[in-house]
Amino acid sequence: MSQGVHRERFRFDPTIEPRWRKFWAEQGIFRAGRRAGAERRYILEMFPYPSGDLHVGHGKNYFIGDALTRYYVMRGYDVLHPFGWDAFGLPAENAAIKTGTHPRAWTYGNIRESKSSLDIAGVMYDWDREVTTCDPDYYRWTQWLFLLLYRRGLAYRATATVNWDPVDQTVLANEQVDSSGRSWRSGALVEKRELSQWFFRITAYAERLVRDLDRLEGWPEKVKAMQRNWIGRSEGAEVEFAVSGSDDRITVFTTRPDTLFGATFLVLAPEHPLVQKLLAPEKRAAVLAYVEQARRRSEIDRQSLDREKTGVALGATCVNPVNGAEVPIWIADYVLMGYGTGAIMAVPAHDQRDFEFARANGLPIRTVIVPRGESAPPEPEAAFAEDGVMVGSGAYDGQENRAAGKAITQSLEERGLGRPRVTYRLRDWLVSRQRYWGAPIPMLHREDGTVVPVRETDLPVVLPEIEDYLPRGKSPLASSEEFVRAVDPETGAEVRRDTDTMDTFVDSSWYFLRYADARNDRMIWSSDAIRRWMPVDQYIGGVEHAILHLLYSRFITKVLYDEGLVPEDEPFRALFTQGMVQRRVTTPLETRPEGLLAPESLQKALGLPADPLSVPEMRARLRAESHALVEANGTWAAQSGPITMSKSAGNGVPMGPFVREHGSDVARITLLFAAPPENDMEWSDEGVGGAERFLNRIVTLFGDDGAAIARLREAGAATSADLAEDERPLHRRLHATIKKVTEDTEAFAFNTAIAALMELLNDAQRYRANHPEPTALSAEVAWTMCRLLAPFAPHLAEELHAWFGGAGSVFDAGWPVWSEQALLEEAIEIAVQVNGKVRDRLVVPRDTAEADLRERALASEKVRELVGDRSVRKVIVVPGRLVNVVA
RNA sequence: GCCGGAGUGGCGGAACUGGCAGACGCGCCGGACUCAAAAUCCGGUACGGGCAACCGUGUGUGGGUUCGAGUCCCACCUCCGGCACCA
Repeated sequence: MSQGVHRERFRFDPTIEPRWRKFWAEQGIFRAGRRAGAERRYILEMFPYPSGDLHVGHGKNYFIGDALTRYYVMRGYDVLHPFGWDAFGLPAENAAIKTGTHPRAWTYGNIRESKSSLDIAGVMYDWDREVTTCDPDYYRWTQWLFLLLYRRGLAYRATATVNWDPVDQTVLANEQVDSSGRSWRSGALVEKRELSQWFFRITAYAERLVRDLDRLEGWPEKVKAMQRNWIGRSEGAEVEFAVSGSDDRITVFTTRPDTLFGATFLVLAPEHPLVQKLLAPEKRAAVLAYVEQARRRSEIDRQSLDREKTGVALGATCVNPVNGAEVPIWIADYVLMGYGTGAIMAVPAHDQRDFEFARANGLPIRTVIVPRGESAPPEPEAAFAEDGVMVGSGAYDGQENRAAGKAITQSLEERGLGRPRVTYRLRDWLVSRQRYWGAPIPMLHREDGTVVPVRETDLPVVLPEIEDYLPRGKSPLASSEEFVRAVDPETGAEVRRDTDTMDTFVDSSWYFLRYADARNDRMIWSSDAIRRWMPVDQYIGGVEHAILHLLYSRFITKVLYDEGLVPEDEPFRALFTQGMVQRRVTTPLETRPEGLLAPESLQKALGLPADPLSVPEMRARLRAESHALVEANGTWAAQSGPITMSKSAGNGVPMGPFVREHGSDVARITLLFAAPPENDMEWSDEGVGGAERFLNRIVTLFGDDGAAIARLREAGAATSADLAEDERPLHRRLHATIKKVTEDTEAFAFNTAIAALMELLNDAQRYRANHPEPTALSAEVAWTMCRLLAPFAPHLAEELHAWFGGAGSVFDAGWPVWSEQALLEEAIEIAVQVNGKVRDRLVVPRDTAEADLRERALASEKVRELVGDRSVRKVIVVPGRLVNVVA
């Protein structure tokens, strides 16, 4: 039997995988605390909502964390890599409404299913620390946290205009409404409602939240920028205007106190509390009509940019504190009650919005800043918003405007009419939800309208069993009289429980802390445990949480820090945002004699006609909807662009069947090799084939040499001194690969780490063509490769490790170390350039001196030929790289 | 409008602090094995020209710095993401 035929027996066989998973679990290799004395590393992927079946898109996220975990385990760290479930939320409730299953049963069923998917995928976690947010042992502490915030004055109840999702029938936080005014979950246009709700005072932490972003060096710039945008810090001043003929004062916020002399009117938001008081009797009807109209107008309308600016005068005036000028007060809906003070001073000459409003309403425009060296603004038909020199501003004339602004603010402050002020766009976090499947808010309402917290010893406030989950604009919990009736812990009187539940983002804003001590039933966690594990060294998740979850988690962590419960005030030292896995959706078209017909679902989705279309027509229509018309063996189909894999799009490749057919290792290599992990990637069957070939080639190369490799390995590693001349390149490649894989893995460059392993494999395969029998060098390559492979193809690595006679697990075998000496290959190739273009190459010893290189380059026939009779003006020598001859 | 990021072969993508552009893989082309196919193996593959060795061009566009630019500087274009009547 020839070698070649023999080798063909060996192929990568996915059925070996379950055995190794069992082995890892039994050995407890991924249990935190296994190396109690070692340096710790906390690696965490964002926990998911348990939606049941996992697809390979989820897989990518978990494989990244798994690869990192395995790498650090091999490096000898004590690694915490836990998992849990963000298990409260609307899908469970909606399923209950639809099918009658209890949300609890539905959720735990999904958790079981998801967990088994993860197990099949071979992703290893420390399951001893699993958390489930809908478990009373967990939400008890979510409620405890609510009480903590309440005690610190950070949870309060207020009546405010809030976002109402008409589809999910609940209120939403600002972060949960996108810029086009739609709910993050349901996609419905939100409405405004005046409601009394619970808020968390995140604005009290606005300054720290924005300032501390600078300390987060391990975070992507992009995410930090998004948080900065969201918090919207803006420096300026408050200025007080006295209302003429009254004791009232209107406080405005401005970022441009330098333009105060140019303020020709004031504008209040229609909801401003002084509106009712200040309006002149003869204006009453017009003003109230306008207020009513503004109230009705949807958020979208109100924010659309090119709308004509509307407003009405109140009929009152006030006094400009710097020049005593009497200026009229207007209301307009371009001024928002929720930002600053809900009132502005309008400076039409220097603010485009005020300019438009002034033009539309015939109000005066007064220039107070001009470009240096000019006497008027350059553009008479627009506001001049740039910096310049003060004019028409009394004592400040001639000054540079920024300096003048500071001086004006200071002078106002001395007179008690203004002060520097920082404003934030960020609003307080609305946490009440009128839904069933969430943590009940642990507060009690007294008859007199005051509230009292549930006693800590009475936690958890357990979700009651109810009959009807249908949202009716009021929490379903209210239907349980048994739940609602409670006793006042202070007076013993009868009180009513709050019937709202908490936003699920509250549940997820602290789960990473609970992992430190997940089974503690006496306190939220012990101080030893939290000190051992926090902060998270590496957090991994989707960029869609850049603001929502990540901002809330930072806030809660800071509160807990202030309370002395966590050792650091930032939860995540480094953040990695992975890209999504996408897949095109192909929908077959029906071929009719008259042309092609799309199925009804597609007609609806793309707005196609119900009648058949000709091929060119169909192509054009599809193209307009970013679809392609494709044809295969006479059948036509519409193909979408790449769409992120999801349950709703129905384009997920389920993990279970894939892993059964190809194995977890193939899935890993496919996902990690295809592109840098931060990029979105398109899933393709060709990629799967490439991954499978790679693993098969490894098996084929080493397949039947296990015993020989084990023997040679024990005899010791190959050192440069023992190597034959033709072995040096492979030896060097081996050490270069160790270095590359090590550095790339730490930098999340898994694609290039795997590419380096492929290069090593290619070289090893070529080497074998000349050395059919295993050698000391090939044994070293095999042994090293199996360990370098372990983070990315752990099952195969473990199998190889056993074949090569390794004891125990490959994850306890240590990470390979490269030798700098081996990297210094003695013969190197030097490029020879003439005028910057490569014209020749020299093979020289590594330590060839500069002068030698220069001489040899000039001696090159090619160079002499190209230089001809010109004189050599300059020769640049970069040792180890190239020589450039300038002629 | 403001902020952040990205433009490299047919495709995904490589390229350390300025130093041989296109690693690795996919796809495609050719060959070996096979009755044949699949699988596997070997070779080729930026573009244009030439039988060829070779020559020319080439990293979104236009300039610049430099012996040398995908990489640095200036001005633009396009795409993606966030914020946006936020005073």
